[in-house]
Amino acid sequence: MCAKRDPQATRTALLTAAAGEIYESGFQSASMDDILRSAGVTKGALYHHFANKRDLGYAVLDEVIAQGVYDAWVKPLRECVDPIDALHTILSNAAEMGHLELRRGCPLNNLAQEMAGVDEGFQERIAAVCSRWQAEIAGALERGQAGGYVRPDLDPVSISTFLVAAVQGSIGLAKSCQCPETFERSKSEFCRYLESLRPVPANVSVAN
Amino acid sequence: MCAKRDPQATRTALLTAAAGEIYESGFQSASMDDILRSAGVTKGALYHHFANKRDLGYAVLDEVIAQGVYDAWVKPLRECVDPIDALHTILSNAAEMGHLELRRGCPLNNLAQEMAGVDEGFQERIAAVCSRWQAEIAGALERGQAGGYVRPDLDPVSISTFLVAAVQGSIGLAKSCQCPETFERSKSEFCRYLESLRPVPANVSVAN
Amino acid sequence: MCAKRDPQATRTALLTAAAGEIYESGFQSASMDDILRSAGVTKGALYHHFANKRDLGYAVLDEVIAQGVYDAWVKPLRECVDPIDALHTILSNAAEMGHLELRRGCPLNNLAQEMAGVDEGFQERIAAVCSRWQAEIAGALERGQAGGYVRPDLDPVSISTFLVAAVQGSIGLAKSCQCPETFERSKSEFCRYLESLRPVPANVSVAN
Amino acid sequence: MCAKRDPQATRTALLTAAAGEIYESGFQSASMDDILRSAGVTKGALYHHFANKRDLGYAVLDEVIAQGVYDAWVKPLRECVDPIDALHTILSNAAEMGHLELRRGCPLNNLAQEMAGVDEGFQERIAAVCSRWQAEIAGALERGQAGGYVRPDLDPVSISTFLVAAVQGSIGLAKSCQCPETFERSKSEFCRYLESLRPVPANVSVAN
DNA sequence: ACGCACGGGACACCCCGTTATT
DNA sequence: AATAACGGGGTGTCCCGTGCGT
Repeated sequence: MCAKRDPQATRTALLTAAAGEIYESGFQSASMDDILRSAGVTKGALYHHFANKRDLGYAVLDEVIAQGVYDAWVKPLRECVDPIDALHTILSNAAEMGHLELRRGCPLNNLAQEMAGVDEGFQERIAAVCSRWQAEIAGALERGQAGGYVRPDLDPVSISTFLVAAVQGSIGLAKSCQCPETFERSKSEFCRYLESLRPVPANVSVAN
Repeated sequence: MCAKRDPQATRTALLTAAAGEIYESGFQSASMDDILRSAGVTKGALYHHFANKRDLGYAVLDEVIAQGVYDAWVKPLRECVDPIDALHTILSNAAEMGHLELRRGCPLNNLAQEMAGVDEGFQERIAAVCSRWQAEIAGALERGQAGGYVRPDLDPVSISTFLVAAVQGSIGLAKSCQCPETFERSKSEFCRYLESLRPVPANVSVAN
Repeated sequence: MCAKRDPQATRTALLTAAAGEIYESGFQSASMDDILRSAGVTKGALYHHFANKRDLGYAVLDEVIAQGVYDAWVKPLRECVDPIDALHTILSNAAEMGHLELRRGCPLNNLAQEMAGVDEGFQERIAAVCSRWQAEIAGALERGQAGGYVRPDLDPVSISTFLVAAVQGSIGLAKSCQCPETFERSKSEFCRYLESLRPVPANVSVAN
Repeated sequence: MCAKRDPQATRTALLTAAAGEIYESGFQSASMDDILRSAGVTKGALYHHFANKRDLGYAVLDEVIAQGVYDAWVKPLRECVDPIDALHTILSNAAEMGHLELRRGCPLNNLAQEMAGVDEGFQERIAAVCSRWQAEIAGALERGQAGGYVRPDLDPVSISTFLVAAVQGSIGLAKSCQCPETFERSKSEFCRYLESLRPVPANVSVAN
């Protein structure tokens, strides 16, 4: 009926463009004008939807980046039977992404390392995403313990924290070195560590 | 004695101030004027010692940050007998630092995540530091294997890569969450993993 | 009626101020801040209308200086009957300007000598203005030849090129010497040369 | 005896380098640091020989550029018999240079158009060079009139002024257009004009 | 006669945000 | 909901010149 564009479409275009620029250049170095150009809208439109650059960044984190973590980690873990198998799969998928986005690393970790110490709003949102991420892993591990897929004597919460740290560290290190081999080496030891979380058959002496 | 300041002192003051500002705000957001003010020198002095901001950043990385990694990791590992004991100690020291600098994280990792994908010069320098870091750990592990302190069936290179990733990831995650508990949880599982690298006495059943 | 200024007015103010500053100090030495101050606008306004200093310079050349050449040379020549008379008139007008602007010379020539060898964009624009200028003179001379006002055995194109050179040279030399007499002497010989372009009546002995 | 370099050599190196940089970029845009680098000396040496940038520019004008004018114009004219022949030769030589240095034009004219209206010291020096240049031509023309090589009814001073203007204008226009053909066209008409200065054989009606 | 470390102002340009207007 | 014009501070860097020291 009306010639105007769907307002939501503008917002989405802005979020997508902003996420891309932030991923490429970091939040502080991302230029609003570049985002505008990339989204194909003008200043007025942007400042109608977002109060300022920070708010735009928050929205990118809440609506784009958090969603990415959810898609990659939460859903597979919720649907899985054996959490260790699921983690292997997730890691392999991440490895493929790792090859693709080796240069730019993990969007969440990038933003976290840049902004967590600088802006409280970012820090809180990042912490929330990380908490949920860890909680989902811990929950899956607990279910795994109940189902006999995970060693029952270990603390799921500590493991989940260490896992998140190791994942982000592995991607980050691959970015630092810009070489896939580094990620592969890290991943192979990572997998060995994952295997050590499985329960040991009753009739053998354990050597983890 | 002489009215003129030691030229090296000016350079050092600049490096220190720059390292501080970069640590606080990131490289791209660090302001040259702030560095100047913080170092108590003028533009003329700065651009006499460094051609531009990038060169200053390179020098900070090469001369300040790399040195920090060396002091914290290389020296203890070279002098140690049991590398796993040494890694425990290093990690505990890092944990103390973790409490202090929780908000700002690891200078090397900060710079790496910000600049590795943006500037080739930074990337190469960062990769060099990481390589050396891993190589030192791998060397210590090999010596540990020869001395019977480390399981001989494991690959020291993969372990060293994973270790570096896990360390940077743990510090980074603690920064993301801004809470010491996160680091502690990650560290406890990290220590458990470290212990799993020790050789198993042949005559006892192990349950760590 | 409306509180907001006509956008075109801002652009014009910038062009005028820039033309003045460039005329006074040359392009490279003209200060953007001075232009801003002189135009009474802010940086935001300037960089909204022009991408950078070069673009502003191009616009000054295309829209201000070229117009000046057009007004002083093209229009009188198009409307004239006897081109040599017209050239005499134009030269006298230039001489008057010469007294006024003796110190600063010809805006086109200034920019040409400064920028033609340095920036290709300037060079192309300057060449275009000069070409058109010569072409207009050559056209007028051809019409003059057809009408019997100009010796038919001469090449209008070569004459037009030499004329443009001599005009710019005369103004330039007057600027070099900063004395009106120099321009007058050059002009008197210039006029003698112009007269030599007229056809010679067949039945009289000439001694000009 | 002493290890130190000949002081005069440093001065000459500075003058040469400065002349080159000024020719390339203009006086105001020439960078002292570039001159220093090009000459292979340091600031201290420069400011020992010259009080400041202006003084260096004056020296370049007085000792390098004026010399060039002298070599190209004064000497040939002093030694000639027929001044019009000599001017033809000089013009042809300039044409050859014109092809070589088409992009950068005439060093004297460049400096004149840039600085005559801006700095009095430059203006006076430029005026002096131009005056002497004109005077030498006028002198040669007078001798030519005495020797019967030049029409006696013309004013040597006006001609010399117009000649200098036309020469600088022709080189300048060629620089503006960056094409050798422009210079050739201007030169051909210039030569025709020169020929018109020769006395006419007694037994024919004159048509100049 | 010359070298090095430095002082400090100016420069072009970019940046985020606002306002009047439709 | 969206636009164009604009405000004005901050950015890295270049620049000419100085002064101590040899």
